Amino acid sequence: MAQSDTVDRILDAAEELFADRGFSETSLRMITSKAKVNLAAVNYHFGSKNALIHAVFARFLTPFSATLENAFDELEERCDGKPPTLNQTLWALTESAVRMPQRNEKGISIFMRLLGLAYTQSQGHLRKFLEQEYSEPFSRFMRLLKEATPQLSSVDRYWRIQFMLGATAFTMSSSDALRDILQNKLGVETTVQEIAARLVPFLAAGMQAEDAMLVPPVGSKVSVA
Amino acid sequence: MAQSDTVDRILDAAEELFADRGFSETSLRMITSKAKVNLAAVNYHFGSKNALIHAVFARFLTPFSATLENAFDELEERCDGKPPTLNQTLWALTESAVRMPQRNEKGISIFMRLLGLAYTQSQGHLRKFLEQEYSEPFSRFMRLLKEATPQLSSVDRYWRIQFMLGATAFTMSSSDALRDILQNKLGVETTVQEIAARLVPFLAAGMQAEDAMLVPPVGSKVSVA
DNA sequence: ATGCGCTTCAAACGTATGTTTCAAACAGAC
DNA sequence: GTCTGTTTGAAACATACGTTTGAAGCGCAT
Repeated sequence: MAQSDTVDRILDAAEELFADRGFSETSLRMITSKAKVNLAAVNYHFGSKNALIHAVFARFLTPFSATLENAFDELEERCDGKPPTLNQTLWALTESAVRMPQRNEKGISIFMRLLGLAYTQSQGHLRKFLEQEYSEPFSRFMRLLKEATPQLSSVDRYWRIQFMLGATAFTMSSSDALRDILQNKLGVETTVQEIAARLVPFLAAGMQAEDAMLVPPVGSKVSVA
Repeated sequence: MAQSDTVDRILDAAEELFADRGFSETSLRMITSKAKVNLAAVNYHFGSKNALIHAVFARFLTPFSATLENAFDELEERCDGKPPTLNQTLWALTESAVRMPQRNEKGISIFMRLLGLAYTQSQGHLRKFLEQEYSEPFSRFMRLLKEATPQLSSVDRYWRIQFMLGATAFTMSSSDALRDILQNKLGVETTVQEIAARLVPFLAAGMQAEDAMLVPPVGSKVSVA
């Protein structure tokens, strides 16, 4: 090989192992042996394990955030001053993710799981890194959501965004196990695109739900609004 | 103290530390020093760190699953043959969780986070333990969900249950960071009951969403059904 | 061929972990 | 008081981790 591909091999192995097992549960020795490189290569090329984690995210997130910015630009231009609808905003995000050039067939689902882990595992450095590096597209998405759901109070919207994030990250993250169960029990093949096509209506409906109640009547029958 | 309370002190400390930092990131030395007991006490009383993790879950989950069974019994009896609605089923679950006797004021939220972590961190032994020990109330809940949403195809229902599970587990597992952000930015206190009261309508609406589309029209305006 | 960056390699370092050991302390029965 | 089974205590054990080291290997201009 003319140029050293050690860096990419490390990133590939780390991405997959992190997604499978989490960050703390993945050792540098696992990564380097899967990547078939020397143990010291990680510290040589990246400096530390934390820096490697950041690099794994940056490799996906930097081009993705550019793609997303373009999608938002295009969407807002097409809407011509009027705020985009909730569905339009969610689809812009979904399609940007799905249309990203992928390293392999599980690319996007692996990365969704990593994003979920980043939120879930309390790795302080990771959250700080993500917030600092990618705050712009994130807050733009938040602004679009706000304009698309003016009927919601700030608190309601805040929590429903968390619910959306959770449903998305969790579903995308439990890739293999879930898909295997579905395929075995119901005999259905499932792609990430199809999951997204089922997820977006779910999210949109939940986001626009009418508040049935804040304090539920205990022991009484509750019906949907 | 007449009787040794070492076991309970260990369980209390472990529960809190696990919820704060995750399982792998919490060492036995942290637990024993917080509990003010000797390091060897964990292995003496529980046998291993994994067994301690199981014990933390069992202490909450065993009474909870009994409570839940009662709630389902009562619900089905009240419905008198007709299947309970989706909202009724979700509320039965939520209220059983909220009404559990609590060791302290953060009891339920700590435990919700633990449940989220159990699903999120792929600790093989934990999932196996939970599935084996508490499969009955789980499958009963699944049956109720199925009867409450007869209009959904098996595949749709399957995925939407995953979405519900994800929104719930993720929200609950997100650390105090979320709640802190909310409190700082919006100046709102948040209890688990309030989160649940916001979550259930979201889930019910998403669960009963009409399928807008399976393959989204790329680049075209999409509106809610 | 020589010298110079850059990269790889095997080995070791220091630290932290879960677990084990075995003596000391303790409680209750006789 | 003495014995007995249980619990605690300080220390050590073996292992795994992230990181560092210094020599060896490599490509390439001179």
